[in-house]
Amino acid sequence: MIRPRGGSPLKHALLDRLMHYYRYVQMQTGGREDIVQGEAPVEGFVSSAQLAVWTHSDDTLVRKDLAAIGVRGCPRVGYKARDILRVVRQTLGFDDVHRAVLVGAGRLGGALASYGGFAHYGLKIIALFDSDLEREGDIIGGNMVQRLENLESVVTRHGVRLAILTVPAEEAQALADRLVQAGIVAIWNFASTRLSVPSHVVVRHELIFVGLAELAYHLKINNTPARPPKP
Amino acid sequence: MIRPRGGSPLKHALLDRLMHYYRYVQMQTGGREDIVQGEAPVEGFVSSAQLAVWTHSDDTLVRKDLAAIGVRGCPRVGYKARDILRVVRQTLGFDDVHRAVLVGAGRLGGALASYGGFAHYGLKIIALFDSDLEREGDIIGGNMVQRLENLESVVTRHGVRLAILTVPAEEAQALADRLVQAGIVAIWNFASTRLSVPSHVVVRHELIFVGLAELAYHLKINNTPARPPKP
DNA sequence: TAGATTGTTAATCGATTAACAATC
DNA sequence: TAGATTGTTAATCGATTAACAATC
Repeated sequence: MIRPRGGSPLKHALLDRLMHYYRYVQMQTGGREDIVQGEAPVEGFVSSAQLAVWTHSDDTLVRKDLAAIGVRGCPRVGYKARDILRVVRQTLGFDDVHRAVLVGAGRLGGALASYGGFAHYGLKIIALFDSDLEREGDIIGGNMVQRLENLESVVTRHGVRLAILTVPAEEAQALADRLVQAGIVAIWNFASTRLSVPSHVVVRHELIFVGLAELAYHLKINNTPARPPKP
Repeated sequence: MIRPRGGSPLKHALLDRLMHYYRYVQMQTGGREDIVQGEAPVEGFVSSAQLAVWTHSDDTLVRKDLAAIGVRGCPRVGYKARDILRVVRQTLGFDDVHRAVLVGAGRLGGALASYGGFAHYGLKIIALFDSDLEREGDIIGGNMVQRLENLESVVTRHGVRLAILTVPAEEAQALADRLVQAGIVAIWNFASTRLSVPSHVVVRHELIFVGLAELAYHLKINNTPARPPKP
């Protein structure tokens, strides 16, 4: 796990829930997904009960979570929407700028590279790489695809700490090794294979097939006719 | 939750772990990601300890999980690789064919539509839809993009039960409603918004930002110089 | 004040882990 | 047999929920 530094690090599940609270408050306050921080004045209050309904959990848990990151509510009215947004952003580091390199500018990589919504969360992709020289020079989301040779020099020169890995599974480990060697400490891994990395590096593995497993299982156990029995 | 039918349904976390066991055994037995079921003869054994190391969990948990889905091991040697693959496939329904429609043939939708690996898990995308008439007629992964008008007729005519939703957040709910109305009972939702659906419909929500939150948090609490302190 | 909500401590529940017997 | 592993019951741990006091 992540080494503590003045209090144990927040758990995965809690980070998940914080993200859901954040999204809900954002929506409630009329915030677009692409809202710029501090642009629209956010007023109003949100109660733990509302957040609990949204996240399909319990209001006590919501209050515990918010207390854990230091959001103070007001008895009788709830939590100030603006407070939730501010403290979650601060806790999760969305106000910092996280420069990232993206390796593997295929379809998925291209989709991520051209997605504008990440800026709101502090993610800024500054360079794209691909082993396919055919793609060299393509411009996606404002960045030009570079050849893999440049990987190390770009990472070290810009002090990049985060990498997005969208390459085929069999290339992933070798590229992860190169990235770590160059100074990367966080990898967002979309390749369907686990990576082994030194302990100071964190890998977030987006294993898309897991979602598929869940849906396939549901379809299997509910293998009923498409239309519900009762008219 | 999902309604039970002869024994309670398997939990989300268990399904996740099963998927990881499956992937590990697949790799160990030299299986490519695109291996066709039954093509390569799968021999050899895998122990619960190996699977525990791979999944960063406990060997007792692995044995419990495998017992839960009915895989029997052999004392002294472990579990037959072929058994694990077979039973997981059967449990998760990978051997059934799940026909799906994909709504939203943008970059992400296109990436999913053209990804060949899903066939191994029983997923077969049979139609693509997009509101943008510019995309009508484009061929992605062997399917032609159709206009949204056709959505209901395709779903009902082919008895499709699974839909992949890769549209902007603000369009997602309206499309989910149409899909459910047409007979869809499982939705793989890549839009960054929760969907409200009747209880007989299951939604798997791929909230990509959650992964980002975790990485951003890690970068924040480990805001140290890129190179480790000790040489 | 009365009422609605937060904040916090105690109880419960379930998942994980430990211990050890069973098996080949 | 001895040894390595599975299988299963009991213990532990942590997360969730319940209860209720505190607050405005």
